[in-house]
Amino acid sequence: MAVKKGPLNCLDTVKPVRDTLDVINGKWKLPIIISVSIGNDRFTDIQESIPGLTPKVLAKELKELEEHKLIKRTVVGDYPVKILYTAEPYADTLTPLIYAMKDWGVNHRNKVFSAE
Amino acid sequence: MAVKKGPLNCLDTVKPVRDTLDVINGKWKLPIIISVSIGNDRFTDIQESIPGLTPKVLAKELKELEEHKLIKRTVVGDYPVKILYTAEPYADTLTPLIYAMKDWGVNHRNKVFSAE
DNA sequence: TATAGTAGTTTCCTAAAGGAAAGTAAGATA
DNA sequence: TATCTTACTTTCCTTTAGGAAACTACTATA
Repeated sequence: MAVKKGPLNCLDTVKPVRDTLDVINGKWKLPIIISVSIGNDRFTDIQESIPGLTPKVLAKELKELEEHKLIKRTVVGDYPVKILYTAEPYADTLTPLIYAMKDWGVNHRNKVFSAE
Repeated sequence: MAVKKGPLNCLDTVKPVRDTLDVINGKWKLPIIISVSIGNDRFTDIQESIPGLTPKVLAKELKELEEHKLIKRTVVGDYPVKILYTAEPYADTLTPLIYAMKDWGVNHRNKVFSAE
């Protein structure tokens, strides 16, 4: 008789990948982390370093990145106050991921370009 | 006089990362690639291997992954026909990315868990 | 004949993401 | 005094993602 075979189990990989996606989802979080990590610490500089990023979206994303302990918001000085955004050490753990994404993107663009 | 400093340039990294995100965006694409790569080649098996994945979403994502040359859809046999989904060799280039995501997710879960 | 499996499609709906534009409150600068 | 800069917020709107449920057409099996 035919044996009903269940699907192969891939949850060992799928679950942690989904945990990661829950943190860095969307178009903007990784670009913002990259920009801040490279040294852009002012709201306006971060915004201007990433084409298409609007202040509304940036403010929302920065709040979420703060909650995940990836970015730190610091108020500096008295009058005038400065707001500085800096990358937490924990954000450095994303470096291998960011480079894997960068490398794949570079390769993919070459592939698509040469295919035309 | 005060010199207006422009933001530091991070486009060399941000642009390719965004190219990558355009291909593997959303909750489901990487999980589907993982499931197919591991050997789940039937529609129903892929669906059942990923909790929460509905047939409508799976059908749509598979079409997009086909367009990006990551997954191949093959019709096998005459009557009854079988539909097989397999990973293209190009999907293997995502392996470093998938492992970077898996590793980060495992570590993140440990961090969150131990922090409670 | 009835039920189950395969590979989806269709409809309806909600929530979240994202974008455009303008506004705001503070101090700084000309 | 008027304009500029900074760091946002607010409103309005559209698009996309995603989920629930039912349905379809075909074959297989009990």
